[in-house]
Amino acid sequence: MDEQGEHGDVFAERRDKLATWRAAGDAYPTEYQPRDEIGPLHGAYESLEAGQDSTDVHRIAGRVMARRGHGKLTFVVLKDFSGEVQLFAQLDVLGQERYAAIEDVDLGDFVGAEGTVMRTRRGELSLRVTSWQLLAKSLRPMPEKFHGLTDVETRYRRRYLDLMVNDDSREVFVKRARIIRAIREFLDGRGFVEVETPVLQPLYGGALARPFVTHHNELERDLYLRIATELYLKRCIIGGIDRVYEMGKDFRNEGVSFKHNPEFTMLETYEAYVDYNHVMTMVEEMSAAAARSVGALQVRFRDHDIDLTPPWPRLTMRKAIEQETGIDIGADDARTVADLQAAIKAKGLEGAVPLAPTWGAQVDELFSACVEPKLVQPVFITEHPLETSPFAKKTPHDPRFVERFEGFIAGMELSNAFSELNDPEDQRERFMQQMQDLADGDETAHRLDEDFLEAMEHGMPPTGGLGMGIDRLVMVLTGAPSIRDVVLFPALRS
RNA sequence: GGGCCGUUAGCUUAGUUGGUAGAGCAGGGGACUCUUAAUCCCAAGGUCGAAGGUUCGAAUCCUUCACGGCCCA
Repeated sequence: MDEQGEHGDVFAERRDKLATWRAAGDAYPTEYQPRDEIGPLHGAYESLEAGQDSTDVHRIAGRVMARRGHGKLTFVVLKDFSGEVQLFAQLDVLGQERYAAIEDVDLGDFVGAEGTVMRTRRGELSLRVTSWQLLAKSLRPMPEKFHGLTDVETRYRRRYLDLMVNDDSREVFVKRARIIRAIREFLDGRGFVEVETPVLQPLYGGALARPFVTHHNELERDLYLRIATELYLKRCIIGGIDRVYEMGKDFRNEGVSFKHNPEFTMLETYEAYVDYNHVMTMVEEMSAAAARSVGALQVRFRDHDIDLTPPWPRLTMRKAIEQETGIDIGADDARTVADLQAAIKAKGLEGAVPLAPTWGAQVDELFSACVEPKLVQPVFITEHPLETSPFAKKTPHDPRFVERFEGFIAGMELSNAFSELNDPEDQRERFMQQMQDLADGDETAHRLDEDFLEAMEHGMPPTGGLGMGIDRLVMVLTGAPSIRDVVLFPALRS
C-alpha cells in the first residue's frame, strides 16, 4: 500500500495510523477520569522493593516519552506535569489485540493506563498495565530523546516543544509563577490593593519611552498601548486608595536585547505618606521574599554570585560617578552640560561616553557607560538629575537632583522609585520642560497630561512610588541569562 | 545601526587542500517477557537557510539577503 516515498515521512505514517485508530474507536476521547498524578506515586511506593508487586490499582495518564519493545513485553514511559513513570505492558496480561495496539503507539501520543504498581527486578517503579486507551494521537515527531531540543531559536519559536522535553525550561516558568505569587502575597499582606488600569490609553505616560499606537474604529481615535501604569495609579492614590499596586504588561516600542522585550511585566506600587527611603526598604524585603519562594538569597546569574540579603548598600549617583570616574557632577565647575562634557574630555572618557543634549541626559550617559556595568551586587543608586525624572520630588538640599532611586543587580536596572511629585505647580513646570525636550527632538519626552494635572490639583498626599521589572527579577532568581528564557513566547522576527 | 559566530534529515550532529553528503535518535519492516540513550538484523529518509558569483566541479571559496546567538552602540 505504502509507496516507497511514504517511508520516512513521519507525518504521513502517523496519519495512516490515526486512520486505523479512528476506525477502531475514539482516537480523541473527551476525558480520562478518575486519574492519579504520576509524581506522587514515587514517594508513595518508595518502600516497595525491587521485584515486588503491590495490589494497589492506579489510573494514570500522560504523554508517551519513550517506548522500549521487548517482544512480548513493552515498556512505555508516561509523563504528566508531576513526573514520569514507566508502564509494564505484557502480552499475556493484555491479550493479543490490546498488546499489539500498545506496541503501535508513537512517542508524543497521550495514553491513559490502569494497572497495579510494581517495581521491576532492576528497581524501576512501574505500572503493570491491565487496561489502557489512547487519549490523543500525535502526528509529528518529538525532539530527540537524549539530546533533547537545544536549538535556541526553535525553543523560543515553538516553546511547546521546549516545555515538552526540557524540564529545566519548564521549571523556570513554574518558578516565575511562584515569584509573582510571592510578590502579590507580600503586597497584599501589607494592605496594598491590586487594581487594573487601562492598557489602551488616549495619552501614554509615566515613563520616557516610545509607544505602540493602535486605533479604535468606533471612537475614531488613535490609542496607545501603555508604557507605564504610573499616572492612573496616582489617580487611585488621589482618590484615597492609600496603598495600591498593579502587576501587568507594559509595552515599549524599542529594540530587543537580553534584557528588553517589547512587552514585559511591570509591577508598580504607590503608598501614601511614605518617601522613597521607605520604598527602598520595601524593595529589599520584597526581593528577598521573592527569592525565598524559589530558593535561597544567594543566586548565581551570568557568572556572578549574587547575595540578595538585605540591607543593600545606598549610594548617591554623584558619589557613584565620582568613584568610578573622578568626576564630581555636583561640583560648581560641572553645572552645565558644557562643563560636564569638558570634565569627561579631561578624564579621557569622550570615546566611551556618548554626548547628550542636556546636563541631566549627559549625567545619565556617564552613569550608564561608566558605573552601571560595575554594579554587580544589589545596590540602590539614589538622587538622579532633575531633567530625567519628571515625576520625582526635588531633594531639599539641591534642586538639581530628585528623591529617586534605582535598584541594580548584575548591571541591570530592576527597580525605579521616587518620592512622588505631588505639587501640581511643580508638576506643570516639569511637563512644560518635557514639551520643550519634545520640541527639541527627544522622541521619548513626556507629553503634557492636563487630565492628570487636574487630578493632582485636587490634592495628592505625599507618596512613595515604585516600578519593578518582573521579568528581570525572574532572570536573576532563576539564573536565566536572557529575558527570552523567562518569557514564554518572546518577540522574534517573523 | 556595527562587529563576530551560527543555519546540513523531524531532532542531535560529522563532513579533510573544493571532487558530488555520513551517523545516532525518532519513523518503517523483522527478532526479543525486566528494559530504561535497551539490543540485534534490514530498508528508507537531504533543494546542505535563500539567491547570485568563481570553478571542469561548491555543503566547503566570494557577494548579497533572511533568521538566530553573543558583544558593542
